[in-house]
Amino acid sequence: MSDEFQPGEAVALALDSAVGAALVGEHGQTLALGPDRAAPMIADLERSVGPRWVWWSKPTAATLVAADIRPARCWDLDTVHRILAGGWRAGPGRVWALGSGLDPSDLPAAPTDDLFSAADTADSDEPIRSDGYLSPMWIDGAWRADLDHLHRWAELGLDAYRWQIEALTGLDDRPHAAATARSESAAELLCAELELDGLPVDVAEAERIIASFIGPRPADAAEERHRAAERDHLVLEHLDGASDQGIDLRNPGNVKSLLRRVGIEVDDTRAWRLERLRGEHPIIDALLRWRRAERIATTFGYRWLDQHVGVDHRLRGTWSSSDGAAGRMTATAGLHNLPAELRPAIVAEPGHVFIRADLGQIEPRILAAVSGDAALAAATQESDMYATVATELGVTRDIAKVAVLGAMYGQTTGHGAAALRRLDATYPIAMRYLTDAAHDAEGGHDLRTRGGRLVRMSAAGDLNGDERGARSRAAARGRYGRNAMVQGAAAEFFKTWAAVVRARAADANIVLCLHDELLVHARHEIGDDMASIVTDAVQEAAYRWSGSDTADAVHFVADTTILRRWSDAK
DNA sequence: TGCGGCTATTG
DNA sequence: CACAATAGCCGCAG
Repeated sequence: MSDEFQPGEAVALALDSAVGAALVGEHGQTLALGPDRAAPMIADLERSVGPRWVWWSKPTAATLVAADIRPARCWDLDTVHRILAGGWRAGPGRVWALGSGLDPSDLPAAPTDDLFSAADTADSDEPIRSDGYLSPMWIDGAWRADLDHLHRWAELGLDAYRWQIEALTGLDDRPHAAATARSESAAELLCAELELDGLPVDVAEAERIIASFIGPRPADAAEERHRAAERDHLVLEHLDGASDQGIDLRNPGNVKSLLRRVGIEVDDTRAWRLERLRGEHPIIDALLRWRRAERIATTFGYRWLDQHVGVDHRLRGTWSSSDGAAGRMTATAGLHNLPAELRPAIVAEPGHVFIRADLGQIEPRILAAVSGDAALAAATQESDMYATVATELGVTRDIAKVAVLGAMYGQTTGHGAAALRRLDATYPIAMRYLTDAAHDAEGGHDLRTRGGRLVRMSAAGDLNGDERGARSRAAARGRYGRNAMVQGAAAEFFKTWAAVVRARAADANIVLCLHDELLVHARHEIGDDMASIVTDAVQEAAYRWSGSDTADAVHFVADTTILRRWSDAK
């Protein structure tokens, strides 16, 4: 056996900035490093060996990234656990329980601060309890007591890694599950980088935009309230008399009665409904304008700017690589729902450009791939596959698009319903794939995406508490499950793409991931090269995500542009 | 204080 | 206005 780490081998890593680092290779090689030597040695190993670093969760990745180490390959146990077990909950205790075949609902409770728990300290050096669960004290932080504990923690991580590999390769009909685990781990590492790097913001421009909605920055809370009252008045002045006292525009019930006073009756006061009533009374227009200003004031105003944009003019939020139903990336701080009006404030730094690229019609292309429908796959060969589908169905492009989207969302009414029957006849395999998923989900059966992520239906039924009755809840589960198979696989494709871009575009940084869109920040001189890399990465992602057979049959496209300002996109 | 309802924004 | 998400404010229950 060699006394060196081997290229590409799994090396479990436990890190603590005060204690140091412990490394355990899958062939038995170990290394213990004090706090001063840890970062340089890890950086050196990354260069000379390039292992697949195995760690428990994102904080370890974040520690490396903060030390300016950005590994090429990793394995994030929490992230892989979420693929295997579904949902969002993870952590060493659950990772370990799953690997040991223990019931996660009997997970031992986290240690409390009460005095009586001190009795447990007797066996604090033993990470595995007699019942097989991981010790809560270890999970809570005993693992970072010293280098010996760190070493043990890394060993346990390596055990968990082996169990996860075994579990992934044992999944029936999911040959890409291990590849999914690697790209999803890379995405989690990317999340740590996104959190550190942030998104470049032109703060002066952002303040100009905000001011255009709600005026200049108020000096104090009193002025802020005064400004809000002034905005309220612009709506309330449309009412006759002085009886506008006590009307709260933020209260939908009050808004309804306000509208009733001018002779307008509505079930709810959503903007799209009021939009059609603009001509009825000038107060509608005033109210809709008030809503936009209120939105900026409360969610995307000066407070948002101060809270989430650093002194270095970077917008930062918390990133998750697989939150929610089917494993899409999520972000806080408005990074995923920034209003279009604020996008002119997202500007590359001096001497830099953005490479902005989005995957075209990703979900129907994904449907063609995961279902194996040859007719739908043929349509993906065109850059605008909806046009091809429209020709096949004998309908307009708009109707074809609505029908395909409706099929993936589970729509049963409206204009898409008629075209849906033609979809069934033309793309029976794809449609059957969707109805099978919907049927399984309605019955409360768990699903697994193409890449192997478990979509739990047992837990999902309770999410839709607003829908009354068992039948509508089952139907909601069906729509949820049907869509999760497509949206989830699309998320896996996107993260594979992002991971390839991250690996190939070493001199640039991904600064935003937006479901089907990437924003890369690069020095101006290398913009063209990076744009080529981003575009070419789509084809590499297709092969990595699906294997050569599917990648040859289904075509994926990206629209890539170089720009200085996000809003310069077409 | 926590939670569901309503509303807004985005893909 | 179907699928997904974050986030604010309001009313209401505890």
